[in-house]
Amino acid sequence: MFRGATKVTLDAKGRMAVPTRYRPRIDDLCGGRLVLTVDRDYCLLLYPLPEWEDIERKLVRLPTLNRQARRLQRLMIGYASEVELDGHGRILLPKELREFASLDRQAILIGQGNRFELWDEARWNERRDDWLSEEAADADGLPAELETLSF
Amino acid sequence: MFRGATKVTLDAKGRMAVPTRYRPRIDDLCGGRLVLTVDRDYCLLLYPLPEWEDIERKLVRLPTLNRQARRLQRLMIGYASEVELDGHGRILLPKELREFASLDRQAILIGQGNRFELWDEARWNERRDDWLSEEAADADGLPAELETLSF
DNA sequence: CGCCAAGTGGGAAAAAGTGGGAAAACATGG
DNA sequence: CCATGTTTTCCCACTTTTTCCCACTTGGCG
Repeated sequence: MFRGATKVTLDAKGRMAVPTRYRPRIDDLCGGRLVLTVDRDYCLLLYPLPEWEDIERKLVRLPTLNRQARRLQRLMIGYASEVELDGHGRILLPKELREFASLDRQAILIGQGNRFELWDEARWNERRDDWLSEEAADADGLPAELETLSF
Repeated sequence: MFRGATKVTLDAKGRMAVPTRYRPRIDDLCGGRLVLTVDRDYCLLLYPLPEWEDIERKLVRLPTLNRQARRLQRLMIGYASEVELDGHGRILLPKELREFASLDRQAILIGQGNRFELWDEARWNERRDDWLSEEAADADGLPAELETLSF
């Protein structure tokens, strides 16, 4: 399981150092081969290659005539790029994806189980605060699974 | 069961000494391996690793397309960091989490059964007083679970 | 009053992160 | 098809951060 938030900085060439604590796991899962694609919240998703391949298989099997399925395929497969760790554990983020997610210098890498999310730091902080206040507001319209959840 | 409130101070490197009375219990439960994450009230939650893993399992089973479930996953798993007691029974609080909870020096550690809460001391005092006055105000609009509760 | 345990601070070595230069690959235009 | 200019990739060197360990302070108790 990947978890935790780490601030990262992109250099002038658009490279990002993967935090060391994740590297052994990544090496293990995919030998440093990762796939980067877009998310509807204007962040990037980062998968170990085999994980991505599973998802891709699911995506291509979706009904071709369904508009939403088609949209999802276009975006996720269309933007998917394979990236590889360099000698210093960095990945090079393709310019198209950096632009999509408005990444320039300060970013934040969020572990999400089988994948990571990569956000522009300022955007992440805004969205996070939105979520926290919304959550407080509609706490009584919860689906059954959440209503009974206890931490 | 963890109980009680303890004032703690963070040093310049962001380390916090875990009060000694909790240490035997913590060693026992998780060999000093703890997980720290965020709460919607801008404080931090501290779990013994196995406790956290239970919660994480519940979280990942939530429906992926539900917006609130997604939010909860992003925040809780996204910020969850494993920390370990050092030779002096201290834990190092990741910078991202210290910033989230506005922790700099004076903090307060609250035992909450299977977990702890960690608050900036000033914020804790404010919120505590808020709760006390709110409680007085809406005492007659209680949900069923609280309506029948007897101390 | 002194001792012991817990808490706090900080220094130094090691590791990680960052920036940049040079070589190679690629693309462009003549 | 070759020459030139640009982008990409690889590698090296420097800087910052993290980690580990030691020493001092504080406070409680005999």
